[in-house]
Amino acid sequence: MAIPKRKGRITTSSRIYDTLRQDLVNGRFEAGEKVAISALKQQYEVGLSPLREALNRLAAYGLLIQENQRGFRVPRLDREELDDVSGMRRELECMALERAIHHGDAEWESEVLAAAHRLKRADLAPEKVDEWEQLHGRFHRTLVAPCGSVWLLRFIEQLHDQFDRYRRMAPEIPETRRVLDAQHEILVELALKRDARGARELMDDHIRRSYEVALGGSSLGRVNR
Amino acid sequence: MAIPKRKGRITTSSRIYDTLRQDLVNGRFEAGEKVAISALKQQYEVGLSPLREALNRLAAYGLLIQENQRGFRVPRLDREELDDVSGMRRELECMALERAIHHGDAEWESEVLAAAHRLKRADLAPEKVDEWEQLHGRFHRTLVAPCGSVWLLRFIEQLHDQFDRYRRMAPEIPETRRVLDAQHEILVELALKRDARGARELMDDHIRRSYEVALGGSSLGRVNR
DNA sequence: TGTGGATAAAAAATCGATTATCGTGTCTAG
DNA sequence: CTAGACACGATAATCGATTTTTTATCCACA
Repeated sequence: MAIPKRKGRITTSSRIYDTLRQDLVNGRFEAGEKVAISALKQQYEVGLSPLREALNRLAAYGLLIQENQRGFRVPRLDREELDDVSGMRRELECMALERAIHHGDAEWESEVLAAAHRLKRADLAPEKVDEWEQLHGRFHRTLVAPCGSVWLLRFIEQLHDQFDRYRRMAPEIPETRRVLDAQHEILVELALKRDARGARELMDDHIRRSYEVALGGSSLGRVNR
Repeated sequence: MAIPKRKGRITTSSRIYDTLRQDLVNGRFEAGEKVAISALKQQYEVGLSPLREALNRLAAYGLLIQENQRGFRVPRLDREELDDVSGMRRELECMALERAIHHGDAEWESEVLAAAHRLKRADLAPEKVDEWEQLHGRFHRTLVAPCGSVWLLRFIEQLHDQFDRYRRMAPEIPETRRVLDAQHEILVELALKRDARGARELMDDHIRRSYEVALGGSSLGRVNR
C-alpha cells in the first residue's frame, strides 16, 4: 500500500498512526492476531521508531492491546465488549445529541443538512464503501458537534471506532440498511425542529439497530461462548 | 529522582509512563510548559526511545498535547476545560455509581467498607499527601467498580486524572475538606443501603464541591479570561 | 512417554548516531 | 526603515544496530 510521502507538517509517526487506525477499524487485521512489527514495517514502508510510536498511541486509544515484553495484539471481538460499547454509545450519543439540539445554531443546521445530503447521495458501490463510511462518520459527528463538551465528543469518537470494528465485519442487511438510512433523514428533521426528546429516542433506536447489524458479523450471534 | 529498577515484566517504557503520568497529574510540571525531551531523558535517566513512546501514550491519553514537528506540551489549565471535565465526571460517575449499586455483591460491600476505612485512617501529614491521594482514588474506583462497563470505568479514570491536575494545584480548604470526607462516609452508607437515588445525588454534590475546590487553585476562579 | 532444562531462533525493547525541521537573528534589496 | 531571504544553532524525528526477553526446539533422564 503506497503511503503519500511528503505533505506539510506531517510526521511519519502520525501518518502511520492514521493509516493503522483506519485499517484496524476497517477490520483489515485478524481479531486477536498478534501484530508482527517487522512485517508492518515492511508492509507500510516505515522505520521502527515511528511505527512503534504509532502502535503505542493506538494502544492508549484502545485499538490495540499492549503487553509488556511481548508486543501488541489486535483485541478480540467479544460479545460482552460489543454490548458495552453499544450501551455506552447509546448513553453518550443521546446525551450529546440532546445538548447539541439545545446549543446548535443556524450554521449547525446547515452543516447537518449538508452532511446528511452528502451521505444520502453517496455512491453505494462496494468499492466505495470507505467513502461512504467517511461520510457516515462525519454525519454523526456533525450532529453532536455543538454539544458543548470536548470530552464527550472524544469519548463518542473512541466508541465509534470500537463499534465500527464490529459493524464493518458484519454482512449487509439491506432491509435494516434502509431503515437506518431513513432514520438519518428523520434525525435531521427532528434536530432542525429542535425536538430533543424525539431525537434522543430515535438515536437510541438507531444505535440499537446498528447493534443488531454489528452482532450479525464475526459469529458473535452464535452461542460460542 | 531515582526510579526503582524493578525486575519482572516491566519495560522502561511503561515504567517511565507511570512515573510521568503521576507527575503530570500531581502538577509537577508547569501547565502550558513545553516538554524538553532531552531534559526529561537526563532527569529520569532513560533512553530516548522508551521516553518518546511514553510521551506518545500520554498524549493519546490526554495528559499531553502533541504537535507535529514541535514535540509535546503540558496542557494549559483552563476554566472551560475544568467545567467540561467536572460536568462529565458528574454524568459518568453518577451513572456508574447507580449501576454499581444495582450489580454490586457482598464482596463489593466489603471492599467499599475497607477502602473507606483505609481512607479515613490515612495519615494527613503534608508529606504523605501522595499516599492519601492513592487511597482516595482507590476508594472512588472501588465504589463504581461493579458498574458493569469497562469503558465507563476507563472514561471515569481518565476524567479523574484530568480533574486532579486542577484539584492538586488548589489550596486546601479545611472546611470543605471536612464536608467532602464526611460525604465519603455517607456514600458508603447509601451504597450499602442500596439507595441508588440518594447515592447518585450525593455523588453529584460531592463532585460539585470538589469542583469548587479545584477552581480555587491556578487562578481560574478570577475573571482572568 | 513425559518432564525438565539447556540452547537456539525470533521478536521486542532500547541505544547511539544521523537526518530533518523549526525558530531566531542577521543581512540585504527595495 | 522594512519585508523577505538566508544561515545557523537547537530540537524533534527517524534510522540502523545492539541488547534483552520470550518462544520454540531438542535432548537427557526418570
